[in-house]
Amino acid sequence: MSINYSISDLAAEFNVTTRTIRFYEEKGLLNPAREGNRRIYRPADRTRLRLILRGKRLGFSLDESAEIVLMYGSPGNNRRQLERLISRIREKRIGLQQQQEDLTVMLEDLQDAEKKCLAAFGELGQKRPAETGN
Amino acid sequence: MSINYSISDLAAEFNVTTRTIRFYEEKGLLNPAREGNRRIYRPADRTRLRLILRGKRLGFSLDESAEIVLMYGSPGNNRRQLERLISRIREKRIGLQQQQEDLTVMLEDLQDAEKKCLAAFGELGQKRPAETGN
DNA sequence: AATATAGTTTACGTTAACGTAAACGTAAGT
DNA sequence: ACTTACGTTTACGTTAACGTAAACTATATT
Repeated sequence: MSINYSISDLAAEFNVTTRTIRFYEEKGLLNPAREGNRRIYRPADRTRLRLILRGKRLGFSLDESAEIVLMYGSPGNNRRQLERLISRIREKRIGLQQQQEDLTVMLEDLQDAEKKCLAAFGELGQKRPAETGN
Repeated sequence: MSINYSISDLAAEFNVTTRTIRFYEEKGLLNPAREGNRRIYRPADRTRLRLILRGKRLGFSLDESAEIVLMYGSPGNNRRQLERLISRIREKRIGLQQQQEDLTVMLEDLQDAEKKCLAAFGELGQKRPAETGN
């Protein structure tokens, strides 16, 4: 009831299992504090988890997500590191923009497919499902 | 040099291995004609492959992609099938719209991350990578 | 005829991302 | 003291999506 969360708090909130959260820790994606033996998650950990899951929804691997998570932290101070980081960021952006295109196209196609379906219903001449807002 | 393609034509064009293409066939996602023993791909097969790969880039499983591919074909004629199809399409759309949100947010975040990096460069006071158009 | 090039089937190997289960600890409620 | 709820570590199992290799066929080129 404070600023912190238990493992099952997070599991419930993000609809994943505790196993998943521990697995992410094994992979080094999370680093919760400990209170004795128990894991205790600070808001920052929660944010990291949200980023990881967002990455997943976008089709990134956990390693890729890890990289992204790192990008949000302090950029570090090594010049070489920074350069690598920037080019990775730009690569990611290219990929994401490709995804945006894919998405647009696919949404249009689905629109078409649905219209075809509704038309087919029309020929059956019966009560048909409601139209979609978009 | 006609309207058709060999397996390695497609492999080259879409930058996948022939193994991958045969694998998709095993899964029932492709059904090329045969000329003797050899697979021979018509334009329709090529389109299907493109759809599958687009699905992949969007993080769909092959089975999901298969479903999508089916949606583009003839909607069939069975009423029950049509209804199932329409609701699947709508579900997909929900998912894709969620992805669009995720994408937007992540692109903004990457923007921020890059700025941070560039700022860090500023403090190193050296030749820094060029700014990005967007 | 021999080599090269593209194709075929069959089958075992691999990696990522968890699931599932065993065996145990701890703190709260009855 | 017993049960219930929540947590822990360790370890083996599983599924998807191919990779890799073996053993073979067919066509074309040198």
